[in-house]
Amino acid sequence: MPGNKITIKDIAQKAGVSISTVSRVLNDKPDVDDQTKEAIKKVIEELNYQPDNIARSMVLDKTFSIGLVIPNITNPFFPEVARGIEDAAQDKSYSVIFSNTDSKIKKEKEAVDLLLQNRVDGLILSISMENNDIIFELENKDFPVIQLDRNVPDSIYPSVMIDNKSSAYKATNYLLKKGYKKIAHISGPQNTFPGLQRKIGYKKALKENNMGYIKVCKGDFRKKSGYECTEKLLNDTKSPEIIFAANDMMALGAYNACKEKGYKIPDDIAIMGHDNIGISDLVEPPLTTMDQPKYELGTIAFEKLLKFINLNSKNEHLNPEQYPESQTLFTNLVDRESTKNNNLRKG
Amino acid sequence: MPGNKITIKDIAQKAGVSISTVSRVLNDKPDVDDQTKEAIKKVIEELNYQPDNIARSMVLDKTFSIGLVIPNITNPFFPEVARGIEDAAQDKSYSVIFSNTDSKIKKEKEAVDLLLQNRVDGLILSISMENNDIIFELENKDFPVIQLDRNVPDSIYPSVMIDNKSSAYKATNYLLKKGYKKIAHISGPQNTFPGLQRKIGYKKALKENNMGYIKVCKGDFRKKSGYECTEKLLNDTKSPEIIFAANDMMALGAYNACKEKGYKIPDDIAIMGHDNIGISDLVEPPLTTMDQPKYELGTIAFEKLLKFINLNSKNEHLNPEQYPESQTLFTNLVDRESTKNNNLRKG
DNA sequence: CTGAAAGCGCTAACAA
DNA sequence: TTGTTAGCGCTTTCAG
Repeated sequence: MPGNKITIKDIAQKAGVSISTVSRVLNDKPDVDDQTKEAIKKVIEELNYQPDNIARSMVLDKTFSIGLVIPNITNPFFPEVARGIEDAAQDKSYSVIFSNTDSKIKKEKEAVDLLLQNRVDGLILSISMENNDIIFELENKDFPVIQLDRNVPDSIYPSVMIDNKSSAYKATNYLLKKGYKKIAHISGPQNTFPGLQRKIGYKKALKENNMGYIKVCKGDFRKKSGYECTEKLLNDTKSPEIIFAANDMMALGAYNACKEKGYKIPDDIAIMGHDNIGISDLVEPPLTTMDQPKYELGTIAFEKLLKFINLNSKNEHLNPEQYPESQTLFTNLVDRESTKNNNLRKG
Repeated sequence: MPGNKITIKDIAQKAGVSISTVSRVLNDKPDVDDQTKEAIKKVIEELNYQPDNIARSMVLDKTFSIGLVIPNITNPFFPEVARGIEDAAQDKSYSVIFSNTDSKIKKEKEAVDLLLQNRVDGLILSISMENNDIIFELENKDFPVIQLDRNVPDSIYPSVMIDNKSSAYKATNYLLKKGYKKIAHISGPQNTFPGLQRKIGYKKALKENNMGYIKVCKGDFRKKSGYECTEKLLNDTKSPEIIFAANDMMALGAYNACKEKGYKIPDDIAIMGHDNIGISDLVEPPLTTMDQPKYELGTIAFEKLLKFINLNSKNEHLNPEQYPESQTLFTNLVDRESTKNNNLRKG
């Protein structure tokens, strides 16, 4: 394999022109004679020449690649987002380099550093709230960044996410309207934006309705924590009628706990989740949840990043006001069996 | 942001040495005076210098990145594989660029071309069996490739996958031992390696046991096809006692069909899947399936690719015998509720 | 309309 | 132990 790479030089030679002329036709520049253009194109075909993006990047100072930094592609929320990003990127001939960080600050830093060394044109970041350093360093350079799903407080970078607070607020209100009075919440980790905001939305709805019963168990977005919280909640003297989990994975953990303890869902205890991951309509009973537009989150994030990138190359110094705007998407309630409370209606 | 990039030149200047000396300390080369080395390191720190991998790639003819081409990251099988790959890659400071193809030949070609133009050091490919062109072109160049999960017939590239045939064979035998006599199969698409092989394994087991009942419905690995096949199978005059689906998604489609028709699983009809995707123990009843070591598939694929890459840079011409060896991983039966046939035991 | 040449940031001979 | 220099493959002035 080594040594047999076909370069612009080879094709220039074979076509009997200079490399600059070849470069011109490669980049569809004007001012090339039709005859020579055709001849060159033919040689390109014949030799099956593929331009070298690394060399182009070198001179253009642009790699046509972006970095995607997420906690864990194995978390069912992210594949759909990633697919949205990659589809949008592919459409513009952009490459996406992805890395998993498990929300560990150290890994986040390393991932971003490596991406930067690889000179990605921009970054889509879903990192912990504590990780200010990274963000602020990037901001100093006006480096194109879009925050996804989560965001770092005080960062001026645009973010693309759902309105977590109002989503949880909507969810809680819906449960209230259904007649539930004792609604407990299994929260997400409080150092993540969605975890924090959803809890706030939950509380807001209860307070506005003057509900006395407010109970939060701290989870971490993983199934196990949903399981454990549910065990606690069920053992409590004042156990809830329904558990609203901050995400579907924890709701499924709750399912397991209920099954083990012999509680029937939704008759003995109802459950609601958040995110509408693929599994949620496959479990028994199907889970009521708030649907997040995951794929769109991804495509929109990429489009904004691209705008940012192009903007960036034109100007010397950027004003945060010139950054693309943040965008908030809305969630939709997906009403399924897990909150069908027959008892309440009867009672 | 433009123009403020710190280069090796800047740090050479500030340290009062030549760029080659800086390069030496950057790459941990010997023969640098300890004093100057320290001084240079200090400047590197101060200026927060990050080496430019694009420039390095240019001269080293190595990008320290690989390409991952898969059908769809949204298919629950792939995130775990991808995570395995990325973890292994991260460990060696390699970047992974991924792209989705939906198993479309055109997209597969485009993805590989783009990756090649980006000069990835190697490729992990999960593409359709029909796509010979790509593979053979790559083979001509001895370009490092590992085939994952699927493979292209006649390709000499190493593959990392499970033994699909024997896995389906084991599964079917297990059902036979349980006392099931009428076992139907919902197959995967027959132009994919796993789809084809699993069907063969299923048939082999039945034939070896002289079973008269052999029934295959063609699916495409997606939930909907599992649903449709199940509808057909249940309506059949000779309906099966159990349906063995070639993957879990189709098995879940079968669940839906059964529920709609009022068939109880496993009492009225039993169901078995393949892959053990995350959902499979969350559905009701939990699904009996063959567990694939997805994460390991990923890590092993990367390790083999890395070996290939390093091998490749040393030799001029490679012999296929020098390629890393293919590896077959084994699946494990995960026995859950969906195949608990009480009727058979009683009868 | 076309070619020559500089240069992107870095590494690796080769000299000193 | 260190510096000078060529060159990786390409784009882009600047001349012709």
